[in-house]
Amino acid sequence: MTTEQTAPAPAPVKAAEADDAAAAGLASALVRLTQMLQHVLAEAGRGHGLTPQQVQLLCALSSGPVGMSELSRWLRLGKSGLTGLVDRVERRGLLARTPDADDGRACRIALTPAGEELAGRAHAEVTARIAGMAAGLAAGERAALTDAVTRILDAAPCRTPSPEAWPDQV
Amino acid sequence: MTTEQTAPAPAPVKAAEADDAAAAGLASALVRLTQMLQHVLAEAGRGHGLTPQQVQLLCALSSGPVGMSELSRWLRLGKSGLTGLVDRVERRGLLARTPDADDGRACRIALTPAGEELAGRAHAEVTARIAGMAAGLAAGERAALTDAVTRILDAAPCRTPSPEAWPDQV
DNA sequence: TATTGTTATACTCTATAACTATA
DNA sequence: TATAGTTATAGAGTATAACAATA
Repeated sequence: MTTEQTAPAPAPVKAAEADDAAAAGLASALVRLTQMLQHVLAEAGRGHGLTPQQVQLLCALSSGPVGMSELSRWLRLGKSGLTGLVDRVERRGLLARTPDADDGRACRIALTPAGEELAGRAHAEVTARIAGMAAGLAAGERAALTDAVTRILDAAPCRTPSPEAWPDQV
Repeated sequence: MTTEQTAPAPAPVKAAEADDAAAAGLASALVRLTQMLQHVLAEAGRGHGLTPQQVQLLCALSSGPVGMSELSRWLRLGKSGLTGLVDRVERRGLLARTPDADDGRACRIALTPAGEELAGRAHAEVTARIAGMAAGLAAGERAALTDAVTRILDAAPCRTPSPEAWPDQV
Protein backbone atom coordinates (compact mmCIF):
# COMPACT_ATOMS: atom_id res chain seq x y z
CA MET A 1 0.00 0.00 0.00
CA THR A 2 2.47 2.61 1.22
CA THR A 3 5.54 1.27 -0.58
CA GLU A 4 7.80 3.88 -2.12
CA GLN A 5 7.14 3.99 -5.82
CA THR A 6 9.41 6.99 -6.34
CA ALA A 7 13.01 6.02 -5.53
CA PRO A 8 15.38 7.81 -7.95
CA ALA A 9 18.71 7.24 -6.20
CA PRO A 10 20.48 3.90 -6.76
CA ALA A 11 20.78 2.89 -3.12
CA PRO A 12 17.07 3.36 -2.33
CA VAL A 13 16.27 1.26 -5.39
CA LYS A 14 18.22 -1.64 -3.97
CA ALA A 15 16.50 -1.17 -0.63
CA ALA A 16 13.12 -1.16 -2.34
CA GLU A 17 14.00 -4.42 -4.05
CA ALA A 18 14.92 -6.00 -0.76
CA ASP A 19 11.66 -4.73 0.70
CA ASP A 20 9.73 -6.29 -2.16
CA ALA A 21 11.40 -9.62 -1.62
CA ALA A 22 10.63 -9.50 2.08
CA ALA A 23 7.02 -8.53 1.40
CA ALA A 24 6.65 -11.41 -1.04
CA GLY A 25 8.15 -13.82 1.47
CA LEU A 26 5.77 -12.67 4.18
CA ALA A 27 2.78 -12.87 1.86
CA SER A 28 3.77 -16.31 0.67
CA ALA A 29 4.17 -17.59 4.21
CA LEU A 30 0.87 -16.15 5.40
CA VAL A 31 -1.07 -17.46 2.41
CA ARG A 32 0.38 -20.92 2.92
CA LEU A 33 -0.48 -20.69 6.60
CA THR A 34 -4.03 -19.73 5.71
CA GLN A 35 -4.41 -22.80 3.53
CA MET A 36 -3.13 -25.01 6.30
CA LEU A 37 -5.40 -23.45 8.91
CA GLN A 38 -8.41 -23.74 6.66
CA HIS A 39 -7.60 -27.42 6.49
CA VAL A 40 -7.32 -27.60 10.28
CA LEU A 41 -10.72 -25.96 10.68
CA ALA A 42 -12.27 -28.23 8.09
CA GLU A 43 -10.92 -31.36 9.76
CA ALA A 44 -11.97 -30.22 13.21
CA GLY A 45 -15.50 -29.74 11.95
CA ARG A 46 -15.70 -32.83 9.79
CA GLY A 47 -15.36 -35.14 12.76
CA HIS A 48 -18.64 -33.67 14.01
CA GLY A 49 -20.31 -33.44 10.62
CA LEU A 50 -19.82 -29.68 10.48
CA THR A 51 -18.56 -27.59 7.59
CA PRO A 52 -15.90 -24.97 8.30
CA GLN A 53 -18.50 -22.21 7.98
CA GLN A 54 -20.71 -23.96 10.48
CA VAL A 55 -17.81 -24.19 12.92
CA GLN A 56 -17.19 -20.50 12.39
CA LEU A 57 -20.85 -19.77 13.09
CA LEU A 58 -20.89 -21.79 16.31
CA CYS A 59 -17.76 -19.99 17.49
CA ALA A 60 -19.23 -16.60 16.68
CA LEU A 61 -22.21 -17.49 18.84
CA SER A 62 -20.24 -18.80 21.79
CA SER A 63 -19.96 -15.35 23.35
CA GLY A 64 -23.74 -15.00 23.53
CA PRO A 65 -26.85 -14.43 21.43
CA VAL A 66 -26.49 -12.19 18.39
CA GLY A 67 -28.81 -10.71 15.78
CA MET A 68 -28.66 -11.66 12.13
CA SER A 69 -27.33 -8.30 10.98
CA GLU A 70 -24.46 -8.27 13.40
CA LEU A 71 -23.68 -11.90 12.57
CA SER A 72 -23.74 -11.03 8.91
CA ARG A 73 -21.04 -8.42 9.47
CA TRP A 74 -18.96 -10.71 11.68
CA LEU A 75 -18.91 -13.53 9.20
CA ARG A 76 -18.68 -11.27 6.14
CA LEU A 77 -21.70 -13.03 4.74
CA GLY A 78 -24.71 -11.64 2.93
CA LYS A 79 -27.95 -11.64 4.91
CA SER A 80 -29.33 -14.10 2.43
CA GLY A 81 -26.53 -16.61 2.73
CA LEU A 82 -26.63 -16.29 6.48
CA THR A 83 -30.30 -17.22 6.54
CA GLY A 84 -29.48 -20.52 4.83
CA LEU A 85 -26.48 -21.22 7.05
CA VAL A 86 -28.50 -20.58 10.19
CA ASP A 87 -31.33 -22.70 8.82
CA ARG A 88 -29.08 -25.70 8.33
CA VAL A 89 -27.48 -25.44 11.75
CA GLU A 90 -30.84 -24.84 13.41
CA ARG A 91 -32.19 -27.97 11.73
CA ARG A 92 -29.47 -29.90 13.55
CA GLY A 93 -30.62 -28.47 16.87
CA LEU A 94 -27.40 -26.59 17.58
CA LEU A 95 -28.93 -23.13 17.71
CA ALA A 96 -32.32 -21.46 18.04
CA ARG A 97 -33.90 -18.27 16.76
CA THR A 98 -35.88 -16.22 19.27
CA PRO A 99 -37.79 -13.04 18.44
CA ASP A 100 -36.18 -9.83 19.62
CA ALA A 101 -38.27 -8.26 22.38
CA ASP A 102 -37.35 -4.70 21.40
CA ASP A 103 -37.62 -4.95 17.62
CA GLY A 104 -40.44 -6.81 15.94
CA ARG A 105 -38.42 -7.33 12.76
CA ALA A 106 -35.30 -8.76 14.38
CA CYS A 107 -34.45 -12.06 15.95
CA ARG A 108 -31.62 -13.25 18.11
CA ILE A 109 -29.60 -16.39 17.45
CA ALA A 110 -28.39 -18.40 20.42
CA LEU A 111 -26.64 -21.72 20.87
CA THR A 112 -28.57 -24.59 22.35
CA PRO A 113 -26.80 -26.66 25.04
CA ALA A 114 -25.86 -29.16 22.33
CA GLY A 115 -24.49 -26.33 20.22
CA GLU A 116 -22.49 -24.95 23.12
CA GLU A 117 -20.96 -28.31 23.80
CA LEU A 118 -20.01 -28.80 20.17
CA ALA A 119 -18.62 -25.27 19.89
CA GLY A 120 -16.46 -25.84 22.94
CA ARG A 121 -15.23 -29.14 21.64
CA ALA A 122 -14.37 -27.77 18.21
CA HIS A 123 -12.58 -24.83 19.78
CA ALA A 124 -10.52 -27.14 21.98
CA GLU A 125 -9.63 -29.31 19.02
CA VAL A 126 -8.49 -26.40 16.90
CA THR A 127 -6.47 -24.97 19.77
CA ALA A 128 -4.78 -28.30 20.37
CA ARG A 129 -3.94 -28.78 16.72
CA ILE A 130 -2.47 -25.32 16.41
CA ALA A 131 -0.49 -25.80 19.61
CA GLY A 132 0.87 -29.01 18.10
CA MET A 133 1.86 -27.23 14.93
CA ALA A 134 3.65 -24.50 16.87
CA ALA A 135 5.36 -26.89 19.26
CA GLY A 136 8.65 -26.50 17.42
CA LEU A 137 8.89 -22.85 18.39
CA ALA A 138 10.21 -21.61 21.70
CA ALA A 139 7.64 -20.19 24.10
CA GLY A 140 9.02 -16.71 23.55
CA GLU A 141 8.72 -17.08 19.80
CA ARG A 142 5.14 -18.21 20.12
CA ALA A 143 4.38 -15.20 22.29
CA ALA A 144 6.02 -12.89 19.76
CA LEU A 145 4.04 -14.53 16.99
CA THR A 146 0.78 -14.04 18.85
CA ASP A 147 1.67 -10.44 19.51
CA ALA A 148 2.64 -9.66 15.92
CA VAL A 149 -0.50 -11.25 14.49
CA THR A 150 -2.70 -9.51 17.03
CA ARG A 151 -1.22 -6.16 16.15
CA ILE A 152 -1.77 -6.80 12.45
CA LEU A 153 -5.39 -7.65 13.11
CA ASP A 154 -6.02 -4.69 15.38
CA ALA A 155 -4.38 -2.24 13.00
CA ALA A 156 -6.16 -3.47 9.89
CA PRO A 157 -8.46 -0.91 8.28
CA CYS A 158 -11.06 -3.63 7.94
CA ARG A 159 -11.14 -5.00 11.47
CA THR A 160 -11.94 -8.61 12.10
CA PRO A 161 -15.29 -7.91 13.64
CA SER A 162 -15.46 -10.89 15.96
CA PRO A 163 -12.72 -10.42 18.53
CA GLU A 164 -14.77 -12.38 21.02
CA ALA A 165 -15.66 -15.16 18.64
CA TRP A 166 -12.85 -17.32 19.91
CA PRO A 167 -12.93 -16.78 23.65
CA ASP A 168 -9.71 -17.36 25.51
CA GLN A 169 -11.29 -19.93 27.72
CA VAL A 170 -11.50 -23.47 26.44
CA MET B 1 -1.67 -32.68 20.70
CA THR B 2 1.11 -33.20 23.21
CA THR B 3 -0.35 -31.26 26.09
CA GLU B 4 0.20 -32.74 29.51
CA GLN B 5 -3.00 -34.26 30.75
CA THR B 6 -1.36 -35.72 33.86
CA ALA B 7 -0.05 -32.94 36.07
CA PRO B 8 -0.42 -33.94 39.73
CA ALA B 9 1.82 -31.38 41.43
CA PRO B 10 0.41 -27.90 42.11
CA ALA B 11 3.15 -25.87 40.42
CA PRO B 12 3.01 -27.75 37.12
CA VAL B 13 -0.75 -27.29 37.13
CA LYS B 14 -0.34 -23.55 37.20
CA ALA B 15 2.24 -23.75 34.42
CA ALA B 16 -0.11 -25.90 32.38
CA GLU B 17 -2.86 -23.36 32.83
CA ALA B 18 -0.62 -20.58 31.61
CA ASP B 19 0.33 -22.74 28.64
CA ASP B 20 -3.31 -23.33 27.85
CA ALA B 21 -4.04 -19.63 27.90
CA ALA B 22 -1.09 -18.94 25.62
CA ALA B 23 -2.16 -21.72 23.27
CA ALA B 24 -5.69 -20.35 23.14
CA GLY B 25 -4.38 -16.87 22.44
CA LEU B 26 -2.20 -18.12 19.60
CA ALA B 27 -5.03 -20.16 18.13
CA SER B 28 -7.44 -17.28 18.38
CA ALA B 29 -5.03 -14.91 16.67
CA LEU B 30 -4.22 -17.33 13.86
CA VAL B 31 -7.85 -18.19 13.20
CA ARG B 32 -8.75 -14.53 13.04
CA LEU B 33 -5.81 -13.96 10.73
CA THR B 34 -7.03 -16.76 8.51
CA GLN B 35 -10.45 -15.19 8.19
CA MET B 36 -8.90 -11.88 7.27
CA LEU B 37 -6.57 -13.40 4.70
CA GLN B 38 -9.39 -15.39 3.13
CA HIS B 39 -11.13 -12.08 2.71
CA VAL B 40 -8.01 -10.57 1.15
CA LEU B 41 -7.78 -13.44 -1.33
CA ALA B 42 -11.46 -13.21 -2.14
CA GLU B 43 -11.28 -9.49 -2.80
CA ALA B 44 -8.13 -9.79 -4.88
CA GLY B 45 -9.90 -12.33 -7.07
CA ARG B 46 -13.26 -10.66 -7.25
CA GLY B 47 -11.88 -7.66 -9.06
CA HIS B 48 -10.98 -10.03 -11.87
CA GLY B 49 -14.11 -12.15 -11.64
CA LEU B 50 -12.23 -14.99 -9.97
CA THR B 51 -13.24 -17.02 -6.94
CA PRO B 52 -10.64 -17.58 -4.22
CA GLN B 53 -10.23 -21.17 -5.35
CA GLN B 54 -9.58 -20.04 -8.88
CA VAL B 55 -6.94 -17.60 -7.65
CA GLN B 56 -5.36 -20.45 -5.72
CA LEU B 57 -5.37 -22.60 -8.84
CA LEU B 58 -3.72 -19.94 -10.97
CA CYS B 59 -1.05 -19.44 -8.34
CA ALA B 60 -0.41 -23.17 -8.09
CA LEU B 61 0.17 -23.21 -11.84
CA SER B 62 2.46 -20.21 -11.97
CA SER B 63 5.55 -22.31 -11.34
CA GLY B 64 4.91 -24.39 -14.45
CA PRO B 65 2.65 -27.09 -15.90
CA VAL B 66 1.34 -29.73 -13.50
CA GLY B 67 -0.68 -32.91 -13.77
CA MET B 68 -4.15 -33.27 -12.30
CA SER B 69 -3.07 -35.71 -9.59
CA GLU B 70 -0.33 -33.51 -8.28
CA LEU B 71 -2.61 -30.50 -8.43
CA SER B 72 -5.23 -32.46 -6.53
CA ARG B 73 -2.77 -33.02 -3.70
CA TRP B 74 -1.53 -29.43 -3.72
CA LEU B 75 -4.98 -27.96 -3.45
CA ARG B 76 -6.35 -30.69 -1.17
CA LEU B 77 -9.16 -31.19 -3.60
CA GLY B 78 -10.73 -34.41 -4.84
CA LYS B 79 -9.93 -35.32 -8.44
CA SER B 80 -13.56 -34.82 -9.26
CA GLY B 81 -13.84 -31.35 -7.85
CA LEU B 82 -10.59 -30.40 -9.54
CA THR B 83 -11.98 -31.43 -12.92
CA GLY B 84 -14.80 -28.96 -12.50
CA LEU B 85 -12.55 -26.18 -11.24
CA VAL B 86 -10.15 -26.65 -14.14
CA ASP B 87 -13.08 -26.78 -16.55
CA ARG B 88 -14.40 -23.44 -15.40
CA VAL B 89 -11.03 -21.71 -15.55
CA GLU B 90 -10.23 -23.30 -18.90
CA ARG B 91 -13.53 -22.00 -20.26
CA ARG B 92 -12.28 -18.51 -19.46
CA GLY B 93 -9.13 -19.12 -21.47
CA LEU B 94 -6.77 -18.83 -18.50
CA LEU B 95 -5.31 -22.33 -18.72
CA ALA B 96 -5.06 -25.21 -21.15
CA ARG B 97 -4.96 -28.99 -20.87
CA THR B 98 -2.37 -30.77 -22.99
CA PRO B 99 -1.98 -34.55 -23.20
CA ASP B 100 1.02 -35.97 -21.37
CA ALA B 101 3.54 -37.33 -23.85
CA ASP B 102 4.73 -40.09 -21.53
CA ASP B 103 1.39 -41.28 -20.12
CA GLY B 104 -1.65 -41.68 -22.29
CA ARG B 105 -4.00 -41.33 -19.35
CA ALA B 106 -2.56 -38.13 -17.93
CA CYS B 107 -2.68 -34.51 -18.98
CA ARG B 108 -0.74 -31.45 -17.99
CA ILE B 109 -2.33 -28.16 -17.00
CA ALA B 110 -0.57 -24.97 -18.00
CA LEU B 111 -1.41 -21.29 -17.78
CA THR B 112 -2.10 -19.44 -20.99
CA PRO B 113 -0.47 -16.02 -21.41
CA ALA B 114 -3.70 -14.43 -20.20
CA GLY B 115 -3.67 -16.75 -17.20
CA GLU B 116 -0.08 -15.90 -16.40
CA GLU B 117 -0.80 -12.23 -16.52
CA LEU B 118 -3.80 -12.58 -14.25
CA ALA B 119 -1.91 -14.82 -11.83
CA GLY B 120 0.90 -12.31 -11.62
CA ARG B 121 -1.48 -9.47 -11.06
CA ALA B 122 -3.42 -11.29 -8.35
CA HIS B 123 -0.18 -12.25 -6.64
CA ALA B 124 1.04 -8.67 -6.69
CA GLU B 125 -2.25 -7.45 -5.29
CA VAL B 126 -2.26 -9.94 -2.44
CA THR B 127 1.37 -9.16 -1.63
CA ALA B 128 0.67 -5.44 -1.57
CA ARG B 129 -2.37 -5.83 0.65
CA ILE B 130 -0.52 -8.01 3.13
CA ALA B 131 2.41 -5.61 3.14
CA GLY B 132 -0.04 -2.84 3.93
CA MET B 133 -1.53 -4.82 6.77
CA ALA B 134 1.91 -5.50 8.24
CA ALA B 135 3.15 -1.96 7.79
CA GLY B 136 2.70 -1.25 11.48
CA LEU B 137 5.37 -3.76 12.42
CA ALA B 138 9.08 -3.04 12.37
CA ALA B 139 11.08 -4.68 9.61
CA GLY B 140 12.72 -6.99 12.12
CA GLU B 141 9.36 -8.04 13.48
CA ARG B 142 8.11 -8.80 10.00
CA ALA B 143 11.18 -10.91 9.35
CA ALA B 144 10.66 -12.77 12.61
CA LEU B 145 7.03 -13.33 11.71
CA THR B 146 7.95 -14.73 8.31
CA ASP B 147 10.52 -16.98 9.92
CA ALA B 148 8.17 -18.30 12.60
CA VAL B 149 5.37 -19.02 10.15
CA THR B 150 7.75 -20.68 7.72
CA ARG B 151 9.06 -22.95 10.44
CA ILE B 152 5.55 -23.91 11.47
CA LEU B 153 4.72 -24.79 7.89
CA ASP B 154 7.90 -26.76 7.29
CA ALA B 155 7.57 -28.71 10.51
CA ALA B 156 3.93 -29.61 10.06
CA PRO B 157 3.25 -33.32 9.68
CA CYS B 158 0.94 -32.50 6.80
CA ARG B 159 3.15 -30.28 4.67
CA THR B 160 1.70 -27.56 2.56
CA PRO B 161 2.43 -29.24 -0.71
CA SER B 162 2.83 -26.15 -2.86
CA PRO B 163 5.92 -24.37 -1.58
CA GLU B 164 6.49 -22.95 -5.05
CA ALA B 165 2.91 -21.91 -5.57
CA TRP B 166 3.65 -18.37 -4.50
CA PRO B 167 7.01 -17.63 -6.09
CA ASP B 168 9.09 -14.96 -4.43
CA GLN B 169 9.27 -12.94 -7.59
CA VAL B 170 6.39 -10.61 -8.35
C1' DT C 1 -38.30 5.95 3.76
C1' DA C 2 -34.93 2.83 5.96
C1' DT C 3 -33.97 -1.49 8.10
C1' DT C 4 -34.60 -6.68 9.42
C1' DG C 5 -34.85 -10.81 7.70
C1' DT C 6 -36.69 -14.15 4.19
C1' DT C 7 -37.41 -16.09 -0.49
C1' DA C 8 -35.93 -17.02 -5.23
C1' DT C 9 -32.36 -17.89 -8.45
C1' DA C 10 -28.06 -19.06 -10.36
C1' DC C 11 -23.47 -20.42 -10.00
C1' DT C 12 -19.59 -22.38 -7.53
C1' DC C 13 -17.45 -25.55 -4.34
C1' DT C 14 -17.08 -30.11 -1.99
C1' DA C 15 -17.51 -35.04 -1.51
C1' DT C 16 -18.84 -39.68 -2.93
C1' DA C 17 -19.28 -43.20 -6.16
C1' DA C 18 -19.31 -45.26 -10.66
C1' DC C 19 -17.09 -45.20 -14.93
C1' DT C 20 -13.32 -45.15 -19.11
C1' DA C 21 -8.97 -45.74 -20.74
C1' DT C 22 -4.46 -46.51 -20.16
C1' DA C 23 -0.35 -48.74 -17.41
C1' DT D 1 -4.98 -54.93 -10.84
C1' DA D 2 -3.85 -50.16 -10.18
C1' DT D 3 -3.73 -45.42 -11.68
C1' DA D 4 -5.34 -40.87 -14.31
C1' DG D 5 -8.99 -38.45 -15.20
C1' DT D 6 -14.05 -37.78 -16.18
C1' DT D 7 -19.05 -38.01 -15.30
C1' DA D 8 -23.08 -38.00 -12.28
C1' DT D 9 -25.27 -36.58 -8.25
C1' DA D 10 -26.31 -34.29 -4.05
C1' DG D 11 -25.56 -30.97 -0.50
C1' DA D 12 -23.48 -26.66 0.89
C1' DG D 13 -21.53 -21.95 0.20
C1' DT D 14 -21.90 -17.27 -2.20
C1' DA D 15 -23.95 -13.28 -4.47
C1' DT D 16 -27.76 -10.54 -6.35
C1' DA D 17 -32.32 -9.03 -6.46
C1' DA D 18 -37.09 -8.82 -5.06
C1' DC D 19 -40.07 -9.01 -1.22
C1' DA D 20 -42.86 -8.59 3.52
C1' DA D 21 -43.05 -6.70 7.94
C1' DT D 22 -41.67 -3.36 11.12
C1' DA D 23 -39.27 1.08 12.60
